[in-house]
This record gives sequence, C-alpha cells and structure tokens, in this order.
Amino acid sequence: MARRPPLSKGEMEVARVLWQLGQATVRQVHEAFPPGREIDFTTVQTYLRRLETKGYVKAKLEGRTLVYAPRVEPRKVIGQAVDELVDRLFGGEALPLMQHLIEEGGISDAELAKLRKLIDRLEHEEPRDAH
Amino acid sequence: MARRPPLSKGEMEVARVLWQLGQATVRQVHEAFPPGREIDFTTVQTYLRRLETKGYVKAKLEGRTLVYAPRVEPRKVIGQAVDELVDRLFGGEALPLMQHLIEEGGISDAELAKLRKLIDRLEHEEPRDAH
DNA sequence: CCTGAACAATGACAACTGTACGTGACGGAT
DNA sequence: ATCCGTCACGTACAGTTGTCATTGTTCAGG
Repeated sequence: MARRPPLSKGEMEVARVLWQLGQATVRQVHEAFPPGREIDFTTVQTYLRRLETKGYVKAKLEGRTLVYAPRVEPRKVIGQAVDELVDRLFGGEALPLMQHLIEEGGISDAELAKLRKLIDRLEHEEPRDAH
Repeated sequence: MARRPPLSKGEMEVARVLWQLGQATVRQVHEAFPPGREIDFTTVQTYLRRLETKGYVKAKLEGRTLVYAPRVEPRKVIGQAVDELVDRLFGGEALPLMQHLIEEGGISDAELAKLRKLIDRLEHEEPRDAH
C-alpha cells in the first residue's frame, strides 16, 4: 500500500463524515456535519481536496460537481490513529486506555454489558493468538 | 483552571516522559526517551520550553540548569486527548473504541481477564449513574 | 589567566494545518 | 439574450508544529 501522509484532525473529521455517507459532494458532506460543529463550506471543500491529494479519497466529476468517495477502509485509518494515541499516551499498552475509558469516560451500564459480551465472544472465538 | 492551549503530538510525547520522571532537566528527559525514538537534544529543549509557556510544566533554575516539573495531572491531559479522539473518530461513543481495541488491538488473554475484573468491580461499586 | 570542550538557551525556519476570500460558471427569471 | 443568485473551484494566508543551527556560558587543564 502506498505510504500516505497522516491525517490531521480536521481531515479526519471530514473523512469520518464521508465514510458515513459512502459517497458525497462537498455540499452533502458539509450538511452532514453534526449540528453543533460549525464549519465553513469552503473549509470542507479544502479538506476533501487535501484528502484526495493525500490519496485517502477519490473524486469523480459528475456533471459539474465533484463527487467524493472513500478510497481506504475506515478501520485502517482509525486503527492507525488509535495505535498512535496508545503509543503516545499509554506507552503502547491498550489496557490502560481501556481502564481510563471505563473509569473516567461515561460508560453506561448497558454499554458495560455489551462490553462484557464482546469479551466473552472474543475469548471463545479466538483462544490463541491468530495472525 | 486556566485555559491551556492543547498539546501537540510532540509536546505530549515529551510531557509523558516528564511525568514518568517526575522532575528532570532537559538532558534527563532526552536520555529517558525510548531507544527507538531518535530526537535531537535541542528539540526536546524546545518542547519543554513550549510546555512551560503553555502552562503545562514549571521550570525552576537550579544552579545554572533549568529543572522542569509537571504542573498538571496526567489524567487531565490524557483524558482530554482521549475525549477528543473519541469525538473525532467515534462520534463521541466510547464503546466503539473499546470494541476496536478488543478486536483489532493486541489484547492478550490475561489482559482480557483484567478487563473483565475491571468491569465487575465497576458494576458493583457504582450500580447507578452517579456521574 | 587563557583556552577549549561540554553543555544549555535562544532564534530561526520550512512544512503543515485550519480557515476563508475572490473568481468564475451554470440556470432560472425578465 | 441578459441579468442575478447559487454554487464550486483554486488561491491565499496566518498560526502552529517539528526540527535544528547558532550563540552564550561554565568548568577543567595548561
């Protein structure tokens, strides 16, 4: 895979919206932004353009409008970002981050239950370190 | 508390080392960097200076050397960074991040067990949303 | 006392990031 | 056919970040 420059915060934000939409024009991405988050139309435009030059999305001219579509799996990018955060803030250990999330972050009881299920499932599915 | 400008990646890296050391000179911080991570002495110096002007650390002149010490709780800063990541990558939901960590990140069986204990403990201690 | 090695502090700078302005093209109303 | 509003595009720009070169200062040996 081509070595892509990392995403900045703003770029990540826009990429996330595009992932949700699957494919969209600048306007659609702009409108799909969460209500609280005010951002200029042209700013979104710039981010999308940069995402394209960085190779994260592809743009197709449809009529007279560019339609953007993702080009990389969200999992990949997100995973990368998470890994980096884990490295920088927790010395590469995932568990402390978990602990932080559980203890400090607002995790509801329902979510805790889900979490427990996740763990159960994983323990059954993958008893050994595959890969 | 004073509103502090956010920490950049590099600043965070240096801050982490300083937290571990508790208190240190530039040289000590520089030497305490993980082996793989090559970084210039003066770069560390610059980061520490910026951390000071940003209010995250305090510097005390000891002899003719500045000794830096943390000024804010790691938990605070880390929490902030984590929150931001959760916002930007997971729409503010902590659970998906957990899921990602469990499924993709390298979590060992032992860690899974610890995690389960954490959950148990939390469920018992705090049956209701006590904020 | 003079000199230079060792080390600290500051200044500088290119690249990147976040944000927006000005310019031009299209389509409907006159 | 012309004018006007809407929309998209490229360009621009100031602030931040990552990195280092240069300058200043102290101490040991001659």
